Amino acid sequence: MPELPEVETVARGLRAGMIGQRLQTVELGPLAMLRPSREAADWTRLEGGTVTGVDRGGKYLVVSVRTLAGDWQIMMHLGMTGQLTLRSAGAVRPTHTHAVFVFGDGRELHFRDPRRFGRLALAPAPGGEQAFAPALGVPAGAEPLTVDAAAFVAIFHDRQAPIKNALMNQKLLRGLGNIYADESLFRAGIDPRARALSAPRLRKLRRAIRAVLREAIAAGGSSISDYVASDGQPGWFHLRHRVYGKTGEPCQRCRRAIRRIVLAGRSAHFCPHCQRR
DNA sequence: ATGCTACCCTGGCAGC
DNA sequence: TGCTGCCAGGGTAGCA
Repeated sequence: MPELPEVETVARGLRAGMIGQRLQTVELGPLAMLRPSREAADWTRLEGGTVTGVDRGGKYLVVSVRTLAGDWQIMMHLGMTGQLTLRSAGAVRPTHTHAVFVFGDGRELHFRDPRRFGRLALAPAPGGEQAFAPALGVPAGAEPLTVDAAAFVAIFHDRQAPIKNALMNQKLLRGLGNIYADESLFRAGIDPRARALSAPRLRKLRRAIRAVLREAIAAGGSSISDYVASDGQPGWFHLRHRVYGKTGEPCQRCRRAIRRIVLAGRSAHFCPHCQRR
């Protein structure tokens, strides 16, 4: 499922192929998950515009488009099963393709999402220091790869919720989902149910998160269900998972069985021996 | 303010 | 072989 490393991989792939391209037509299927609604936003005003940027904020992908009438941002969220792929002109459109953006050179950006948990949103680009259109609700949480240690500790040290719940709260930190929260907590030796962590443990957790995310980006992400990069290729970081999806298997560090519990309505995988409250 | 649960949705799989 | 029912979970609405 797409979390920060997967969205970053997609953004890097699209950046090379899309920046400078002229956006010729926008084709939206009947089930495109649009925000604002189809009636409220006019997507045709993007036609004729030029792609000026492809960026990532948390789990959102942000495509900037410059038109004669102004600057716009398309916010794309892949939900659980979303795919954004760059195809050649007239390529087959597989089932669950909800939107196609056709470029001047004939290539097409396909948005496919079988489970329809994803979102496509359109808003005027904000000016000044605001990076992403605030109206579309990219959560204001810190970016895990750039937040400094003091800020990270300040965000989490007074939290009473279990640390894993807090890590996945996009208003606090944006980009971590179930996989990378579990993997980071394992590497930091912290039980997902731990609360009110000390500053030293939080600093260790921040380092673990950075290491896990960097390795995952280098691996092109984790392909658990439907995830593929913009060229259609899967990532391989799932081969490096140490706890996620490993229920009952021996811990790589102590050989005791990995446990699965439910936290925040999600599976949490951890080693009860290596990870402490 | 904070945290919990239910819901959305489909494909894959176990079990009969 | 084919059917049924369950499970996965990101984000959010609604509730305590």
